[in-house]
Amino acid sequence: MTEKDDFTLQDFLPYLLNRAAEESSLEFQQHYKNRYGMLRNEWRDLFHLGNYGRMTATEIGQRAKIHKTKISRAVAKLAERRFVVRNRDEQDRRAEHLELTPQGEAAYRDLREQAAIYDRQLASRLSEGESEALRHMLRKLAGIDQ
Amino acid sequence: MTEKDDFTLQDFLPYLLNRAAEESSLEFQQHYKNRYGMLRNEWRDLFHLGNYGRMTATEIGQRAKIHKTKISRAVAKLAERRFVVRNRDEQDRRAEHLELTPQGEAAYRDLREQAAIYDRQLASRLSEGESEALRHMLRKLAGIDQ
DNA sequence: CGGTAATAGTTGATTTTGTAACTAACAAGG
DNA sequence: CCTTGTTAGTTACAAAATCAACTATTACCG
Repeated sequence: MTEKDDFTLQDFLPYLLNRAAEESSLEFQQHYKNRYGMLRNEWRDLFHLGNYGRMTATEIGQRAKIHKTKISRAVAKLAERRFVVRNRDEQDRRAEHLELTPQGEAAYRDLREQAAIYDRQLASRLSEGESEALRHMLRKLAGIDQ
Repeated sequence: MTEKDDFTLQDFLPYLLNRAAEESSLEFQQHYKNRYGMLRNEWRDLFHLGNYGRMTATEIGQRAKIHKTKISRAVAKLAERRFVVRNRDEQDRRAEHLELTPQGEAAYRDLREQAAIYDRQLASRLSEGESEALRHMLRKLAGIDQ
């Protein structure tokens, strides 16, 4: 039994991933929370709709790996606050196409700008070139095809 | 206004960090959940106590950046299941020193082994050398000094 | 000392999440 | 058609996170 006991908590990838994710989420949430009173799932849905355009709740769920109940509730909030409109599909009346209202678009553009700024700020903590490598690795770990 | 609008959701570091963190957490939780019926915060506290030895709830909170109410409840569970013993500090009777019982130690060693295995498995999705760079970057982003 | 502030940890109320069950609409095979 | 199965989305209930208030103890300072 070779002493391969040099494995420690501070090296554990899930731990480090969670710490980094939590840290950055908390820092960034002030933007959508303070400025628009949104919750994380609302912000995520908004960002997906702004990014990909008109899509259904199920499609958001698949792309973002968010559970459908979270999406259902987040979309309800977004619709209530007139950031999103819902349009029933006339071919398949179970499905609902979601898209941003002008107001939702405005919030999206604003928040995307904040996100870009915050992203640069985060990346600046890393050395040149590292951040692209990081994104690449995270996509692999998250199982994001692309 | 140069079209610097190539910033997209799939590039946003907090998003990628969260996706990767969530993915790995969910995969790993089966170990502490199935084998010991622990919750994430219990596993985290256990891992900290195993890793650093005797410490107080406040110290765990500072190191792990876990809120004290989460720790309080997690430690209560761990103590109840005899994974942890609590010892009041006689100098400062507010504080409580926590440490693993032999049973807690056993669980810790087992789970640490599983963690090491899972960590290698995760790292194997990355190319050689990448994983060390990743850990280094995550520590920087998480604000973990070391 | 005596009073006010600070700290360790717990508890309770509220919000959010997770899980399962549900409704409504469509699909496919007899 | 009509039964059975599947899919989109919602709702209900249980579990967990968050936030504030609380107890007990110690520290600070006039």
